[in-house]
Amino acid sequence: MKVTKEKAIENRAALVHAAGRLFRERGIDGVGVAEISKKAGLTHGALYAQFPSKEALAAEAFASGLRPGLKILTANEAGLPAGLMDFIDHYMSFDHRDNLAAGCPMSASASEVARQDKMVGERFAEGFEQIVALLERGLGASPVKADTRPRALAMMAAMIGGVAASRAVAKADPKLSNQILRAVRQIVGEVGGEEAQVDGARGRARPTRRRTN
Amino acid sequence: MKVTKEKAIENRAALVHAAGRLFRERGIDGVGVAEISKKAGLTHGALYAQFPSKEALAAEAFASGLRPGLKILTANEAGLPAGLMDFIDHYMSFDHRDNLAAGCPMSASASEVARQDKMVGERFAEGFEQIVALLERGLGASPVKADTRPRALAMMAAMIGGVAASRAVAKADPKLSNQILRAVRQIVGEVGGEEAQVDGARGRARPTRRRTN
DNA sequence: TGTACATCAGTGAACGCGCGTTCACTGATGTAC
DNA sequence: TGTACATCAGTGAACGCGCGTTCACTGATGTAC
Repeated sequence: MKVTKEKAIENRAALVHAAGRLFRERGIDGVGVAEISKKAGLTHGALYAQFPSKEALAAEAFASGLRPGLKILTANEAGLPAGLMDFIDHYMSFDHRDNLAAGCPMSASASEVARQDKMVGERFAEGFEQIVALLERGLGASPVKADTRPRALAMMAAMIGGVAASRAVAKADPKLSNQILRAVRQIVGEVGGEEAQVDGARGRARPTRRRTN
Repeated sequence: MKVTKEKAIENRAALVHAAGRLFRERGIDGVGVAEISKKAGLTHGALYAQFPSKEALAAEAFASGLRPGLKILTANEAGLPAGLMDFIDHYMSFDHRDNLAAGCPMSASASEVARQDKMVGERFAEGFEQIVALLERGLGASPVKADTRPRALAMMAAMIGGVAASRAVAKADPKLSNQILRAVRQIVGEVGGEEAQVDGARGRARPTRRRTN
């Protein structure tokens, strides 16, 4: 049966939301269209009325899942690199590691994206570039101003790899999992210009922050 | 029909080899036991004579795929951190990004491992710990000696994430893919104690090396 | 405002296909005598 | 060394199952008059 235009838009959003959470939790190839549709309160036929393929849904779910992270980085526009350090703390938190479904799709699907059809890779590239651009802005406002782009790129790569590795070893070696998270947060923070270097050469960007982990 | 003991051992090795290459190229969930067996010149029944399950094969293939990387790090025992910088150069090379099948299983399957049954995660944790321990040894021999473990952990996480991200964007944005690879190699090299820092504070560990990318 | 009807979001059966695993069987190997 | 036979790596048919996608159909929505 037909449905109001608003309800159709709601249903589409529900599909994207459910798909995003399930894809992050169990992988894009690990979840079927039937389960996604069911979680969104629909049948798989409705999914194909809204999206031409599972791939298209995956691409939209991926882009949608990046928005919360972008929000953290843009939230206090004025206060960069404050937003930058907030972002690092969130990204490398135990919460983020343990809550796949609500987390960053880049760390959740890092190694899977290269195997997906091209739409998902395109959304990954756009999102990665957007976040790195914001990190660069944050770095530009810190005392060490050289090499901002390579540093921003390496910071993001380290955080993606850190969360993915931390999750990979979480069941087998929880202690190692915690160590990875803390180490990446510390070193990425230093590369980002925060905290004194071991040799004392780097300046401090801002007052000490509470460390939550 | 039965087969000589040596032939059976060869066949087992062929299964592990084929499985490793296919799993890295297309993901553990992306390849079936039929294809693996065929590539090893056997039927799937033979696979189940050698391994109790696909999971067990995946775990052994994962551990086996880590050996070449460990070899690079242990090759010139005397010359650490020379082996360390060789390792970074190999790991962050275009070759490694473009040759999934022969590459490191950690970057090939980073985000998938958390979703596999426990045996694969155990092999990941062991391999990660082994490599990090070797990186620590390399760092201990460099001029900057503090914080070796967090630095080793962060370096490995950055390389895994860097290669995974570089592959994820390779088709959609090849320029960005190259940038990620180079940036991670540069920054990880600096964290590893090589190359002058932007602010000139860090010492050099050894003479300039040819950069291949 | 009231009526007629085209639209199209959503339903659910059906499609062909590949998945991991089991199992009765084969037949060369390798051991016991 | 020669013979009898237990072993067990490897074969291939069969299992139940879930996959992504298609399609004829439904029926409330929303528009044309």
